[in-house]
Amino acid sequence: MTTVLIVDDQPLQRYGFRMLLDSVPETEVVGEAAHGAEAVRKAAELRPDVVLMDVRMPGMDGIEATRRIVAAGGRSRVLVLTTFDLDEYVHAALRAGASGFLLKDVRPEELLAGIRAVAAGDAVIAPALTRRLLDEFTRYVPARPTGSGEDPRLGSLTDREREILVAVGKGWTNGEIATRFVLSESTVKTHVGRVLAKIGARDRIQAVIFAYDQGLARPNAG
Amino acid sequence: MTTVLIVDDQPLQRYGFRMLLDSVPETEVVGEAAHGAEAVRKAAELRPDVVLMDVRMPGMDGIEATRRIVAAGGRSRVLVLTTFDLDEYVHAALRAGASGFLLKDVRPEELLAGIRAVAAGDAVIAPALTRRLLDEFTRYVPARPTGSGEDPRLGSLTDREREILVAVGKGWTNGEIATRFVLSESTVKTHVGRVLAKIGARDRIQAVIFAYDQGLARPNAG
DNA sequence: AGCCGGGTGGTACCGCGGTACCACGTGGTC
DNA sequence: GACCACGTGGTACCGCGGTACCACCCGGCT
Repeated sequence: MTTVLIVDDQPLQRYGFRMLLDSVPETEVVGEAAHGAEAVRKAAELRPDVVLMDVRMPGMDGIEATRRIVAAGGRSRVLVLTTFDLDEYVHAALRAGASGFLLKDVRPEELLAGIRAVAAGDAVIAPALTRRLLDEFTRYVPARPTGSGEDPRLGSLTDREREILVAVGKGWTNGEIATRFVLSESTVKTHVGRVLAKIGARDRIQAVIFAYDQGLARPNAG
Repeated sequence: MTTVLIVDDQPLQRYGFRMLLDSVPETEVVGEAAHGAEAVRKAAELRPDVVLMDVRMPGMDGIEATRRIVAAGGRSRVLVLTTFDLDEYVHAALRAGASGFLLKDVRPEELLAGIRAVAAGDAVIAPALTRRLLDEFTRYVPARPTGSGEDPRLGSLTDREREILVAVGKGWTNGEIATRFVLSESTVKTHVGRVLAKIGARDRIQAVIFAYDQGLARPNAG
């Protein structure tokens, strides 16, 4: 049984979704919300498997609500729905941590399939959007270094050194790392020094770049 | 009516696909191929709307065949199918120009929906793969440069300061920037200092991170 | 002429970052 | 017991990075 929270500012739209989801045994609508703030509150309270999220809403929009629900760390997955297939919406939603993005003209069985996929931890994108997304993907994502997958230099790092590298990638100073990891600054320096030597970076700045290259650090995180 | 070319080295697999596609009125199987070379030849000859392409085949594999069919410039769309959801396959197929990537355990109606979408010029990705793809997407694709997406702090930078920020994002030292831009190191310091002040970064490391966030710097670029 | 933004350049100072080298404890492995 | 990898910690030194402050030139605007 998949529990669903419906978020949309239009009562009629919510009614439609509820009718559809109530018509099949596998989903159960556990709540509704009319705007972002209510969605965030109810998501925390009801802990639904899936949040069906509209983008355009008065007050806090669906993107921001998605961001907060995902940031809250629960296991709720957010499936964003919109009438308009604007690239900005798609990008923003995905960056906010949405597990899926569908257009409201989706056919009922496809919406149910989407909810099923999202509940299972997968992700869905409306076919009409996927094309543009893939174009950007092939344009920006570097070709997979065939075979190895990740830089061999990463493998030579110990667990601790890896943690240190991530911290360096966040832009933290040695002092900050020492404080957060409860270490002396000398120890941090020792670790950082070894990391630099192992990955062949001359200073922490190139270590930051290396961390981004390897996906250890990522934009808009931390 | 959507015309389809089935490509798979296993006759039984081709038979299964043909049965399914023949059972609905909207698709028509116009040909079959058992390996890559035959697929390329028949695609050119039959000009099908959609090519259903297996990845693993003796001789020329599905990826290379996809690349050639797409490169040939016809209007055929390639929908890649495989039993194994290896990231390498997905990347390679998408780079080769495939319009879709599905797993062979897909349900019949979803395969038909996929063929329909691909024939319409859209794209489809198996939900199980979409999650990983989106992770890479948000990691690598810079935030949408157009319009509201970009940080207002960027706008306050002069052209020269922007160049300097990009250089800092590459991990260059002040001395290196001075050399490459044919400036004195003092001047570089002045510029960097102003950049840091404007974007609110305490040191060049956070400037690097800012540059990555804004898409001014990119992994594996220059 | 006067003013101002942008680019260029200098001097001086200080602190963090990076390196070299060493030390100690612990938990495995031989 | 001996050895090693790993994590932790210290001292000492030096240079790059960042800041504060100032100076000059140029082009555009008033």
